[in-house]
Amino acid sequence: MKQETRKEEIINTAAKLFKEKGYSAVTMRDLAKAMGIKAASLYNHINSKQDILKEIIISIAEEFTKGMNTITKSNATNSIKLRNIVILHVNITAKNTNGMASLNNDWMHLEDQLDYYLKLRNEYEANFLNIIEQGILTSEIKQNNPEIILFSMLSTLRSLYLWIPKKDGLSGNDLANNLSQILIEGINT
Amino acid sequence: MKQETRKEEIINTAAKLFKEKGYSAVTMRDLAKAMGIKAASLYNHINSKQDILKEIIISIAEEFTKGMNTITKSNATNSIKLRNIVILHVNITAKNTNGMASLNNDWMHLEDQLDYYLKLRNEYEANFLNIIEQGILTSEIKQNNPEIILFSMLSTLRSLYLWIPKKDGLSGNDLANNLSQILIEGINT
DNA sequence: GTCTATAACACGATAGAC
DNA sequence: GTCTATCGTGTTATAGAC
Repeated sequence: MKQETRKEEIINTAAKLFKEKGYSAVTMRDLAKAMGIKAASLYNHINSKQDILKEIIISIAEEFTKGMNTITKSNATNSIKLRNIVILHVNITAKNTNGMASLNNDWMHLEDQLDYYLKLRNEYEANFLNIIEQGILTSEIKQNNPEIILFSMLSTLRSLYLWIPKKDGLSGNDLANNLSQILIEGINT
Repeated sequence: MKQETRKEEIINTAAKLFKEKGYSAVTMRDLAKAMGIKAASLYNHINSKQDILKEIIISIAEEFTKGMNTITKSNATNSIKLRNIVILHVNITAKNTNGMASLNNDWMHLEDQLDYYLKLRNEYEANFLNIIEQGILTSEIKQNNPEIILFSMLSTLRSLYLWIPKKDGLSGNDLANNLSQILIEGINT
């Protein structure tokens, strides 16, 4: 287990507070208090509040992009690709539920990195949609509006951060299996 | 068509801004600018920023409670009750997409009304879960973890506010039909 | 109903001592 | 690496003129 640096400690504490109240409502004094130090001391480890948000969101966004690229390039059927997307979301979210809250709810407060984030998100959604459309073409998936299927699946997967912490009795594997059944078998032919 | 009072105009403008940046990131000066007046003038129509949030969220929450009570009391099958819940969400969201953003994302910034809001939400979810559980008992719905089904459906329905404005080509009816198919026929036996 | 002016306080961030 | 002190600015909200 890698030793957590002070900077990482600050970022993880910030992510937890951002999840509870959102980026804008959390002050540097709140964050310092949660760390047991004074606000001024934070600036020995981070450059700005904005920098914390950037580190939380961009690292996760790039993780999703990397996972999606692996899935896209694979030779699996479209149904299995969709199942692998479910697993990707469950895994990343289970590893960092707090950070996922910022990614979902506070991305619009990114400054310098906003365009980059939006680019990654748009590409991700386009790849996701493409798999659904291909699945319909090959008759793996029921004839239905592919954008509504995408919307429905993404809504559920993006909300996982709210739900995984409440259900830690359920293993990641069980959750991925249950979700795949509900999200994918429902749309399969 | 009822004439919009100045107060309602402020609340609707605020809801639009809250959707874009969240309650905490929107200042009274932002709101005043969007209304074409000065911040101080707002206080002739509303008591506080907090009051605006309260009016946006509580009115919608009570609308959901009212709709759910009607569905719960009806003699419909559980499948039809679920379909009526989908329709309830589509209708309320289509009528007030901006307000739905505050309900979903800024409820934690409620002060005096926070407990009341949480009570309404918990009762709503309990009723929703009960219908799913009854549906499984009567074999209308596939044997599956009822809480995961609830989570998946609610995630999609709660995200509608993001999606309805982009798809105004689709009528409310078509959307409800498509969503019912994807959300319910997938879980039906 | 809107304005200007301002009170009272919170914010992010920096300087410099230890 | 943390502290105290503080700068400059932004925040909600009020007072009182028009």
